[in-house]
Amino acid sequence: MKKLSRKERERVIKRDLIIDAALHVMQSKGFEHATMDEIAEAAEIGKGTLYLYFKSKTALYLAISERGSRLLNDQLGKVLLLELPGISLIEKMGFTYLNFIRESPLYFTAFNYFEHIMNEGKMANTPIMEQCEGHAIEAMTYIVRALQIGMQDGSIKKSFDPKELGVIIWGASKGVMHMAFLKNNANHMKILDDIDFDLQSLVSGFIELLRSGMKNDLKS
Amino acid sequence: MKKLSRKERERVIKRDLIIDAALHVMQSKGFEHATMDEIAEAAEIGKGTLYLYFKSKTALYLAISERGSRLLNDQLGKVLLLELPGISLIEKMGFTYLNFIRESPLYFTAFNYFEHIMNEGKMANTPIMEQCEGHAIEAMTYIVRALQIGMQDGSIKKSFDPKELGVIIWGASKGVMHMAFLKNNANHMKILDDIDFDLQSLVSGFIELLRSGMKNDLKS
DNA sequence: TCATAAAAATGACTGATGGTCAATAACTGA
DNA sequence: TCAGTTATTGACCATCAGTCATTTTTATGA
Repeated sequence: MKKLSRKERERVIKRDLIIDAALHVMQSKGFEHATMDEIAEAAEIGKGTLYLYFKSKTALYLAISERGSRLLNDQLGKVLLLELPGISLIEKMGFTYLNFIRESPLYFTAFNYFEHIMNEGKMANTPIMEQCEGHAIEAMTYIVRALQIGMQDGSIKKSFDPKELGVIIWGASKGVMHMAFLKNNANHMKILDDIDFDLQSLVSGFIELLRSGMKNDLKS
Repeated sequence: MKKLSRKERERVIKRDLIIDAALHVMQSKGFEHATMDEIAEAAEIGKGTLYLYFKSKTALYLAISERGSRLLNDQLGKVLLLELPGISLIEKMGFTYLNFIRESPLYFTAFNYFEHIMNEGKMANTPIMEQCEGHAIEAMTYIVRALQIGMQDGSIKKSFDPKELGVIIWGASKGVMHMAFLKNNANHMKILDDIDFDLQSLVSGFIELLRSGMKNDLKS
């Protein structure tokens, strides 16, 4: 029993090292220009071995996305523990997301890839895909919790259904963060170059919009 | 002169037919699972000819995206002609976007692909890419115009910078529409299946959020 | 310690596909 | 009709994801 456990631990560690290597290769070669041969070489293993750990290139990408959303969720989860009005929790989550993207743009690229292949229907019902979906549900739940807290403490008006509002905020946030990401990373996208703004103010503006959109009007 | 013009017209028509064929293949095979051989066969031309019209598969995808955003922009442009308060223009644009996605999900997939490859930096400075960027700027400008109109007529508060708010709304809209798209298309994405909502109400909710977030408070 | 079996690792190989180009067909104007 | 120009073609090439027969390493037990 102990022996098996040790093997399994070693396997997990090695798996993680492979993901590290993959990220490293992608950093220099670009996300989808990285080849499995290069990744195997970077991880100092044979190509066949790589396929023992990840059944396909897509599965490897998903594993990266999985790790990324796990890291992000850890941070989002901690925000929920703070003693703050719901609306401030939403705000903090927004900036947490922004900082994550700034520090780990590669993971953000992986997120997008995850959604892209989910669209295509590939990898449906595989364990790694289930994990990724689980993380997505978790992130979504954090937002809904914050909304519920806000509706309790009066900082967010109750006219919205929290779950539907959660989907809206989740989607809208990703879209805005994507803009911020483009502004930060792509040297293309002239439209964003022309407009002078920084990420912080973009996200601040977005959150301000949400804040006043969700604000309890205190009328009656 | 006349002859050259006729040739060019024929070329444009043929190019359009190829795009039609490509869309047809993608409809059945999935967006990126469509091969250039299949597309050539569907267009009833040789593979080499296909490459005379589109320098790469990516260029072909971009051409699809270009056509899609041109069609969408036509509709958005018409909204701006309506005699309505700015806030209502924004609302109409939102539903225009939603309907477009519902009717032409393939173009929406192409939009996403366009952004994806813009990220990767491929195709930078090619004519087709410039065109796509031009369309993006145009769409963005429609939003900013509507915001400016709203600030003039008092339906939108003036505390935001219209351009920055434009980027925010543009990004947020795309994110929310993407959620709607996932809900509508993917039979995966359990999280969205669990939550009971329809596209109309999701987008309505989003617009309601924007509306009250941007509303002129009429205080002073 | 050695022998044997089981498990892990490997990289040469295959198939699929994006992209090229020399050869061919079609067209044009005299 | 014919020379020259332009358009079209599909056989061919290079790349890369994914496979599998073989080799290497590890575990077991006498």
